[in-house]
Amino acid sequence: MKLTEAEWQIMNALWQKHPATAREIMDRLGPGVRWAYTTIKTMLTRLAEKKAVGEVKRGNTSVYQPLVSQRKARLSACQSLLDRAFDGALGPLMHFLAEETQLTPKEKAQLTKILESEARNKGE
Amino acid sequence: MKLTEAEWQIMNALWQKHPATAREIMDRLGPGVRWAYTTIKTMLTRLAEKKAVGEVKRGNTSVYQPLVSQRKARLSACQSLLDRAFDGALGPLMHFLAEETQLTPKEKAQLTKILESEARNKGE
DNA sequence: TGGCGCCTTCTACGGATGTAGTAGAATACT
DNA sequence: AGTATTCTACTACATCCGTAGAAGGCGCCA
Repeated sequence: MKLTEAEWQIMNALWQKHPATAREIMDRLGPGVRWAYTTIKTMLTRLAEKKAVGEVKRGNTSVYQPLVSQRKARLSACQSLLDRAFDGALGPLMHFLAEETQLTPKEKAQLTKILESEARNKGE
Repeated sequence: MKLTEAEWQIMNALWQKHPATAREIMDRLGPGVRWAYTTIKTMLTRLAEKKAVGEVKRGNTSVYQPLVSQRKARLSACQSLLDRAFDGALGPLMHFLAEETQLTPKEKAQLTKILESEARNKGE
């Protein structure tokens, strides 16, 4: 499930709380996003065609809800980044991120913990 | 510097070894990528317009070379993923990757080391 | 009952992308 | 020199993406 830039905006708003109407989604979009109402409807229609959201009528009004979980969408986005930019190799990506960015100490601690617990789960 | 899917293919081939001609790039593209020679030229021309690659004529033939480093392109790709899918927060992305994927023990060890040494560099 | 406001569907349109054909110039083979 | 190959520049074109207007329908209230 590949989402475009604009579609992520919509989905992010929808994941926040759902089901939701187009108007609710509109209100949730950040101040940087000033789309006409019909723009949002167009997006939602396209997302519905793609089966990324479900659309149900309540009276005259459509109510939407995600059919793709945020987790799945994120996975697929990460996968895509991995494939194009890191030759599909996760290690180098993590490496890159860890090296190139500044994690807060807290984040580092968390990560370390995850790495440890993962190892334990898998019995390594 | 935003690269499209297809442009990444070209750039990856070019970063591998440069400068390079269109034909060399063509030969380097993986077996999954079967583009006409002119397609590659088109890409290269567009990349040159975007200043992502430089083009110099040697005789009749253009020789290309990256103007954007792989590192910069990767950074920008990561940033973009971060913004759309993780609300710009690096911590959660790392978290997600660490949780959702299976790193090899070796990768984990490496990562742990990076995290530690980073901490030390910054004197934390 | 006529307008106001909100909803919907349909249609549009410019720019980006993926993909490549054509024609003519340059080079190379024989 | 004549032909085959290879390159380049230009053009094409379908599809996708971002963005939205237009037109028509429904409920509500003065």
